[in-house]
Amino acid sequence: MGRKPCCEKVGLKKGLWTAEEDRKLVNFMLNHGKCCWRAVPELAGLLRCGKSCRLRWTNYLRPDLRRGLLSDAEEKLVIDLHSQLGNRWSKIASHLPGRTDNEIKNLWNTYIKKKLRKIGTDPLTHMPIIPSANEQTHQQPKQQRRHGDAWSNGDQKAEEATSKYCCEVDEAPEAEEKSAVSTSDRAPDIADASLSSCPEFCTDEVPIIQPHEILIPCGSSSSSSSSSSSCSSTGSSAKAGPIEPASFMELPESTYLWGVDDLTVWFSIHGEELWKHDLF
DNA sequence: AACGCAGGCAACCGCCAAGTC
DNA sequence: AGACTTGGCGGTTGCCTGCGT
Repeated sequence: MGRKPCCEKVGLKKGLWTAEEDRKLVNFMLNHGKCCWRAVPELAGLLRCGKSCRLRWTNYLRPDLRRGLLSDAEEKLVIDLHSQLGNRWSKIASHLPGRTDNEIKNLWNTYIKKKLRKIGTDPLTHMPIIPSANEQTHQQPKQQRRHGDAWSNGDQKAEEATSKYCCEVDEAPEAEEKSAVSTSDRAPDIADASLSSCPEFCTDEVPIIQPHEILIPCGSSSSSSSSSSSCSSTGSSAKAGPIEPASFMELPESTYLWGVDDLTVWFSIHGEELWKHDLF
């Protein structure tokens, strides 16, 4: 039926976003909130299509984003969810507060998939790899044609590792994984309790965390696992005891783009939550 | 030091589903 | 009921960076 493009492509900027563009978008979003994405570029003074703005906001500028490596618990959660849901990245991401589908998709394709292969697990089926059947006959999926990622170069190393671990696929890799992954910049283990302390955890029922929700304190960082969703969702229950600043809120990475005015606006929007919970 | 290559990640593309008129 | 719009999703691409030679 001839679909119209989402926007007039002529004259629109593409490619990486500049700091100035980011700032304009952040400023607009903080002042006006989420509205019709089609109108955002014009209103924000950007030469981008609305779709591009939406992606930039949701994947990079959103205040509630957490960035950096996945924690072990998050990683396990991703693997577990992927085994249940497949490549439904948005669904998977919805169970990891502060993580985006794009981020998880990238992490899966670059890191986790490789790691699974390394420990002798087929990232597609989540079944143990039978080396004899795979080493010689494994056909490279079409997506591997560019870099090959885990299936080519890294895969060769992975196969070597696989030969070490294939006999103890279930348990052995743990220690090895620890060394393979930088532990210095780990995010808090927010997903721990999602699995361990929430036996009723259901992948289709976990609400997507809202920006204002993550501001609600949930006690010490060690128990922050279930905090983001369960704690915050209760709202009134957020009247927590004394907390350490880092345990209840982190300004998004994008705040480097925010001027004083922007931060003022942001606090005018979200600060109320902080006041509510005696955080100031 | 220079070069080439592979990996990582941000962003784009095209399709789909839901909503609106 | 069907055309159209909009937002969202998953796959793919292209650029940048770090590492090995």
